Amino acid sequence: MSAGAAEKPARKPDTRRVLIDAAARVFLERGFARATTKEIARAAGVAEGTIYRHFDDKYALFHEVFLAVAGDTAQELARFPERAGRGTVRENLERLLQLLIGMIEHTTSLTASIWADPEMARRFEVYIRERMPMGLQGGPVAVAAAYLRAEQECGRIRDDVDALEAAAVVVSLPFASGMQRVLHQHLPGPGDFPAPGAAALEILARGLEPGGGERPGDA
Amino acid sequence: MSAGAAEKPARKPDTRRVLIDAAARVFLERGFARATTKEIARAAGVAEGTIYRHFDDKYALFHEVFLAVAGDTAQELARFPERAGRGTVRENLERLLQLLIGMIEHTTSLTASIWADPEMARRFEVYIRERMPMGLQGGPVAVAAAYLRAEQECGRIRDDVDALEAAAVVVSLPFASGMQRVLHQHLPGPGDFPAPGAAALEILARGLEPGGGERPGDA
Amino acid sequence: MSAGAAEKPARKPDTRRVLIDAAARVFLERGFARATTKEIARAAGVAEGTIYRHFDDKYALFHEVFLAVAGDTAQELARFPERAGRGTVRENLERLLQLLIGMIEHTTSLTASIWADPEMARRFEVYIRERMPMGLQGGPVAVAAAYLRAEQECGRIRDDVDALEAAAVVVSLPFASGMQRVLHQHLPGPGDFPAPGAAALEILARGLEPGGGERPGDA
Amino acid sequence: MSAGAAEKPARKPDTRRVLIDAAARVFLERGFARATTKEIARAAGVAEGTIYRHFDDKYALFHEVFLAVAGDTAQELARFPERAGRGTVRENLERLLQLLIGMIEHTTSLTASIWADPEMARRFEVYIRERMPMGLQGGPVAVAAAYLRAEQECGRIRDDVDALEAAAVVVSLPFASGMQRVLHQHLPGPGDFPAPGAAALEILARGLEPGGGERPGDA
DNA sequence: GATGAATGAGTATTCATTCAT
DNA sequence: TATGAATGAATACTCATTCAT
Repeated sequence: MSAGAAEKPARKPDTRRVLIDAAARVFLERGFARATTKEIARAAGVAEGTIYRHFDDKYALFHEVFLAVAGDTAQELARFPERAGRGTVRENLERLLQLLIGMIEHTTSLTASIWADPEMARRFEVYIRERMPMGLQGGPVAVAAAYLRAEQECGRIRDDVDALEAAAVVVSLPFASGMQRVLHQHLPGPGDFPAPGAAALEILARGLEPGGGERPGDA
Repeated sequence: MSAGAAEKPARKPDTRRVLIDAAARVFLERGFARATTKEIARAAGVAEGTIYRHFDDKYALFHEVFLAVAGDTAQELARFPERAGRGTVRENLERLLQLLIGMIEHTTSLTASIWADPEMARRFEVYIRERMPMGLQGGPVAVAAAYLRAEQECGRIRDDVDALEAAAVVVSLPFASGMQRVLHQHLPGPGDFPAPGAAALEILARGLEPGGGERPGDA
Repeated sequence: MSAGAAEKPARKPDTRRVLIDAAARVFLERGFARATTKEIARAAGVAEGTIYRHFDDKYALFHEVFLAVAGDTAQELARFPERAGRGTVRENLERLLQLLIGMIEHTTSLTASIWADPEMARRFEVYIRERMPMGLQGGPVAVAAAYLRAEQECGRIRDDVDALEAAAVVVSLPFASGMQRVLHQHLPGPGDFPAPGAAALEILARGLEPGGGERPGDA
Repeated sequence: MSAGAAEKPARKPDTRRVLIDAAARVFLERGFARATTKEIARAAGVAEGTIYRHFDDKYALFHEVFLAVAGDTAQELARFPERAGRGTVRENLERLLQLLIGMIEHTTSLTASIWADPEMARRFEVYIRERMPMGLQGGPVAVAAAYLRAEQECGRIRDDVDALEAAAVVVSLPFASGMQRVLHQHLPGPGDFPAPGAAALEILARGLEPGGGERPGDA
């Protein structure tokens, strides 16, 4: 961030960062419960005890990993509502779907570890509330709802549907698809979700376009 | 020893069933990884060793719990495509959403344990492939796609969208919402999904209705 | 032993005998410590609980197996000293070696289980003392010593060596060889003992023959 | 930190060695199967988990105990063939018997645990093959055979007997006696072997001395 | 800061034995 | 006699965490 001080040009090992990266890899391929501190330490090339110089416990390490992984896409997502009124609605929806899929693909493996363990979930909730960027506190649905509301004000999508509920429809698609792509295929639950393509976009866009008040499907 | 049917209304304890029920509770509130055989045995009111008279190991017990929990709704879901052409499309979609939410609410806590642990996922995949009812092998998306294709043949929904992709849109909604409702709230990931209500249904139905070829959202 | 009573011509299943045979097989291939009552019951084709109708515990079953296995050769061995003065000494020694090897081959696997477990040894000692045929109480060495003493009185072997010690020399040979043949090869301990052949017999016979007082090996 | 050798006479605890010694004691008095890791840890004055910092598992610990116990005498035994031609044959044989008895007395309790358990035997075989000192690979019989062959070339023992077979005769004596002395007395099997004394040596030496071709025992 | 040996509570699983039927 | 479900103490091994160096 600052110029000068070129005496140690990116030289310190930055053990903390090394540990987070290593832990991210291990959590990814083993899951939180099966990831051992020994394996993480080995992956980071440090001694086991070193972990505890930088993090209070295994949970704290996990939280840092989560923030590191989710951080980048989260920033872009938080600014998404500013797009309302620019470009076409269809283009924006498409970009939103992409963005969400990206974020979900990165975090789902970690998130699953949280879901799978109520005890962990409790700790995580407390921890994250204080550190999650404000714009994302409501989660992707809130972000999407904010965008849709803004478009409703522009008159570019129907205003007779609840923006929050509509946002849920929009977000659920990449959410389901993203999870499926990351998580081990052929598992029960969602089944084989294709990534949202032209057809999905078409359905969403048609369903959200203004005008055409008659109820369909009542034939 | 004696003939007659209703003479033993006080059924034998059926330890196996007792164990499955107890395990379902424990897996639900602790997650697979944190659920101990000791706790499951205590919850079932049997000795720890008894578990192993009925199940090969903790994994096998989990699998049985999953089948028991998923079984009921799974049956109804498998028969869903028969509804095509009957009632209104909107009614059918509504019922489908309900059905999926119910199933997902029941199984998600268990499914999360699978997702969170690649090792577990591998075992589960093998195990389930042989015991999952055939009609559900492709998962809910396949079921929904079958239904939509049948409606396309009836001419009750547009036939210029891919049924599979459309099915993904339909299923992802209750999937995301159902997970959210079950999983510990305020967690990262989906954010606050409202359950699919009138607005969601409206969007889906409008997006799927036949006719109206012009592209929306390009204003 | 008695004639008549042909109504049930060897018909009762004789569960006890079946169990002993099955247990013999299992103890042989698993060793006492690793042999489970479940496996024995399965091998015998009976329920696990049935074992305890016939034997007090796993130890008692083992003891019965041992007696059943050792019984046959033991009888013949007990009568061996009667041979003194008949045939040639060399022939008798050869027969003795054969006899011992046979017995040892049958019992060594079982005996090893006793040796390996001091607790078991204690129980076994008590149990066996009361049921071992009297002629064998001193073990094979005593039997061999009795034979050699008798031959000394016949003047057919030197009488300036202690019969007991000489017996030890004679018995140790098939003992070592027999163990080796049965026990898993290439293990530490004895190394590869060839079965006692012509050369071994030659050494023993020469070493025991009367006359030739000069000390060898002092060259 | 500092130069000089004898500055730290108070050696570090050397947990590994402490564990091996403690385990040797426990294996000796309980046998491998009954020796628990808990008891070994208590005997060593360390926590149970510490065992696994030093050894892969209970088997590996056993192997190390075996090597530690067998190691010393094994070294001397491996060099024994060099004695050929020096001293008298009788003296050498006597020393060989002593050496073997010593080694066997030390290792037999452990060896019994191997014999008693085929599964254990398999593991041990693999493990030991890579770590047993080369000179002892063939076991004591091979060593003794090497010595006898060398003496045959010196003309100090008869060359019309097979050295390997003669070696088996020589080794079997201390083998049987050594086992007997260690193993719990009055057990079936060898019976009461006296330790090889003057008489045994006499028989062996006379049986091996050169010259005297007539067949004895044919009277 | 870094190390890595030591810790010890915790875990799934086994297995000889019992006992109601 | 036979059964086999139930038992529960026992076991080897794991792993997050601590702390002296």
